[in-house]
Amino acid sequence: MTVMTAVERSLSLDGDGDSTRFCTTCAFASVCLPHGYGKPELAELHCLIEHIGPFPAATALFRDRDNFGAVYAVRAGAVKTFVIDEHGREQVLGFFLPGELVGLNGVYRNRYPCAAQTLDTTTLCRFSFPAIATLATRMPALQQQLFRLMSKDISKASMLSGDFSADERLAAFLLDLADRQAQRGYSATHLHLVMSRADIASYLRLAPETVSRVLRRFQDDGLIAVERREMALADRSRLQELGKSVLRLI
Amino acid sequence: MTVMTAVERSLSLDGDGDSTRFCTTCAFASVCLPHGYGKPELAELHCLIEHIGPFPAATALFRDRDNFGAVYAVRAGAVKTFVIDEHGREQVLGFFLPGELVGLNGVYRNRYPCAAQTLDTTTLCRFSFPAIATLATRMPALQQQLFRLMSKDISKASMLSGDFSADERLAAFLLDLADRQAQRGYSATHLHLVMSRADIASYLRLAPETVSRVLRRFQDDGLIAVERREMALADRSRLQELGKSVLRLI
DNA sequence: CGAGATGTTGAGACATGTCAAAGCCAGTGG
DNA sequence: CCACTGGCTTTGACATGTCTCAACATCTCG
Repeated sequence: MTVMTAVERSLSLDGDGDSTRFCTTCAFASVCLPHGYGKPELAELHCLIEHIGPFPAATALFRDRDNFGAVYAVRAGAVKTFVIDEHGREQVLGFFLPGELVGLNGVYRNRYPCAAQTLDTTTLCRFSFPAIATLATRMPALQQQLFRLMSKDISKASMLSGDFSADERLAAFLLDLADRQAQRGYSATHLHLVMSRADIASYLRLAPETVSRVLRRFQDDGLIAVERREMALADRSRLQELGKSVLRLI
Repeated sequence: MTVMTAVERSLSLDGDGDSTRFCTTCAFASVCLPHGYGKPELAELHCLIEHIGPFPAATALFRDRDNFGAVYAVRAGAVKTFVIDEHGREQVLGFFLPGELVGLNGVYRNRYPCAAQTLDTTTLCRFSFPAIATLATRMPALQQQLFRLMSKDISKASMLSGDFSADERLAAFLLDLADRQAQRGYSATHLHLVMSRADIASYLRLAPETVSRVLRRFQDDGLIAVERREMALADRSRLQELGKSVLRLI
């Protein structure tokens, strides 16, 4: 596992068209793009963004209990957050795909309550939180968006806290993943799992063996077609039926 | 179960000293009291607060999927939030004691993703969210406090999503409750459980029978002394040892 | 091609859930 | 004051979903 150095973090300018293409799917899109276009605040917002990466898989963005300073929007690749319990076992708290924002839970204590690590080659936007909070006092739309994103994370975090069966958890997980891919314009039925079975299991609070077995059974029952990390959702409606109790909270 | 009417909700003025005494323990204390004292913004903040209640136990503050309009600070009594799953069973998402803020998770979709209900005779402060968000653009300390509170709820929500044993969950629950009481100046070792065993069980994702059995065993092992809804924490350090993996996320 | 990580499959163990019944307390009405 | 009712809580016996452990299969990458 490598760690970002201050040098790697340094602002890497990115003025090409690809940047705006990414931005349309970013968590701040509604703030950056339609609203403030032309406003001086927009310039400020773009100013305080550092484009960082690409980083190889298993790069630490921040560690558990690091001082909180910034939130990260994934541009390409994927990130997981996790804590290590006292037995040294990893508990995955979340997966973050392009357009999603990592690190908001660090605001509370001014420390990240978890670690974050890339799952794949990943590029990101880094937003200094003090800077963006200051800007938010002058940009109500930005403040509103920050409130919404944090509020969403509250609901999302309580999603998996229910006493759900392995089947319910897995069905909901796959559908959620597919929907998030679809939001960025990718297929809603075919999905590439960037994370290992162990990561999925840890996230869903299951044993890796259970994940394996349930996926097997889903495949035998014609719900999905899976081969290693490539998967097709064959029967979305039955999956939806299975996962609905979990999904209602998202 | 009774429901608040618009009339009951109407602003009930409360200018006495008791109000400020409450305010010192409120989630917005740091904003209302030390900072802006004397500022016109403070007057505005106090202006947009409605003091409502007291309501009897089992009064609905809001229902699942109601339009989101306000957050509520508990002044006295207690509140639980919950959802009803498709089998009609209640899943408790959180308990809120005096000084704590209910409803922040409604921001995201402009709808409450859960219902909220009093557990006891309860009085509250009602903050219109649009109003307070607008004010927050002019009061950075208020904005910061809202960010912190939401961020805290994210961590708190992921606390119970781990795969913890019944013992770990219960130990952490009791300590958390005691600490929250202690923050408001009450005893950190003696606590009155405002919620039923079934509520505790639902919150911890256990069967009520399991809660009963674990409490029994805790008592036999000299960790606590419990009689109905009154409880004394007899051995905090051993409880802490038991609950530490859960508590580290709070 | 071999080594190590990752994923799969099987057998048995265990924590917690479920079902059923009894105990206990608070409030009600005679 | 007592008996009665109805909710909550406790206790016991049993069922079961998931975990653990262990072996094996498969892929990745040097």
